[in-house]
Amino acid sequence: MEKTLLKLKALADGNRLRIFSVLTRYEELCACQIRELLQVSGATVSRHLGILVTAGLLKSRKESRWVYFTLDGGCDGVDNILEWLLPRLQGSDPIQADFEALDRIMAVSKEDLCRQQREEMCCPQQKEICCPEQKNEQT
Amino acid sequence: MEKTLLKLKALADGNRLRIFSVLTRYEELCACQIRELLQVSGATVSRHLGILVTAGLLKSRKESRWVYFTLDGGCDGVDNILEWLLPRLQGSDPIQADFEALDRIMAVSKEDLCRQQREEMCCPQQKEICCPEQKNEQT
DNA sequence: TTTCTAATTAGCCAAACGACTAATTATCTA
DNA sequence: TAGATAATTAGTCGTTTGGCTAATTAGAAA
Repeated sequence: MEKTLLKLKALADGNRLRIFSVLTRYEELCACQIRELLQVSGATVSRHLGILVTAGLLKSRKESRWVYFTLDGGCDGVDNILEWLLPRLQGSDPIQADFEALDRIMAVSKEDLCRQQREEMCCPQQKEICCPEQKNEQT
Repeated sequence: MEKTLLKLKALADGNRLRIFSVLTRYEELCACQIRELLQVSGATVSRHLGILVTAGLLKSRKESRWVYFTLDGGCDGVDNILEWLLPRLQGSDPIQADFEALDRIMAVSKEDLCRQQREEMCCPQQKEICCPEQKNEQT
């Protein structure tokens, strides 16, 4: 029961359910890509991913400076709950929007994505002052 | 997604998962019986049951002074998630203990059960002072 | 009608949760 | 080796959650 409860708690949060659901479509995503989708701080996305990994729902793989996450399809993994979740999530508007947003994110290289995230972080409230040249770059 | 999230949040609590799980075995239980199982106040059990009903996981039926709860097996109900949950819960020790405890609870009439709960409430810390005659009745 | 009672709602409090920034760790590269 | 960088951990803060008691509601029975 404790393990089951851990999985349910892990999925009982909007952001984590979004992470879980996009991973049914993209198979493997980098922390910085998920961060971009959720529009939260790096620390926040890291904690959410940690909770999903601890619950046994995701696996992570480190490659150079990046960490990649996939669904954990092991015997105690996600296969069966997916049968319940997938039909409910696929038709949902916010999830569809996530899929489309992720298509755009995946079209950008991780290097560019992370550079952009760094620049956004440097002075969130006054981008026009400290980084005037990037001001209108986000199409 | 919102409805799915509501169901996940409803099940992501130990006491509510216990309620859900015993209802796979007993089909229909009264609020006071569930209260006895969880050993919480009436207000607490009522709120947990309300959350499960709001999420669409349980249905309730009022009969005279008692309210009975069952799993909501409707088309948007619990059928599919049960396939995921049941095998995980059935083998679990605390759930087995709940089944046995509930056997004992069901052996008592609701009238006796509720009277006992009322008496326990009257002076939780000092039963031997205010209700000496019930002191050793709990076998 | 009045009284009793099972359940719910209101209001309160401590603990848990989710977000952030700052500091740290691990890894690449100049 | 020193500097840069993606991710994680530590620490803080406001919100939510889960428990309680007290008050209220709905239904039975005297």
